[in-house]
Amino acid sequence: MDSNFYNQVHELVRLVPFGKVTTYGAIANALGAKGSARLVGYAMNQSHLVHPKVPAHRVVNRNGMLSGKFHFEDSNMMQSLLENEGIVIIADKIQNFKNVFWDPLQELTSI
DNA sequence: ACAATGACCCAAG
DNA sequence: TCTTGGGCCATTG
Repeated sequence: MDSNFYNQVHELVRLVPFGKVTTYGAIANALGAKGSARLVGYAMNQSHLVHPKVPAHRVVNRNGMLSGKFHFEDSNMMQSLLENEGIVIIADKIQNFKNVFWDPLQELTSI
């Protein structure tokens, strides 16, 4: 969309490397919209409408829980995609979350 | 311009 | 550890 905020969220999510995940709050923080984690989630709702497509399955909440899996075409697709990247998920929660967590701030400071 | 929405986060019980 | 309630703020109708 024209909205800068959504666009920034989408671009940032696209930067998430294979086999890694990030959180809504981390994205919001990286964009300077610190308390607006909800807006990140809201932006993800539009993620399937933008191009190129956004790897929304690599974005979870701060607990590592697949909170957005019901927004996919199939409820089990999000978990399948993550498992395909080597991420272990049990009871909709990412195991060893710290190990697979990717902080978007690292990418921003890298620029 | 106002009210409602939400793929979140934090604190308290 | 799990559940509840309030706050947050851009987007949408």
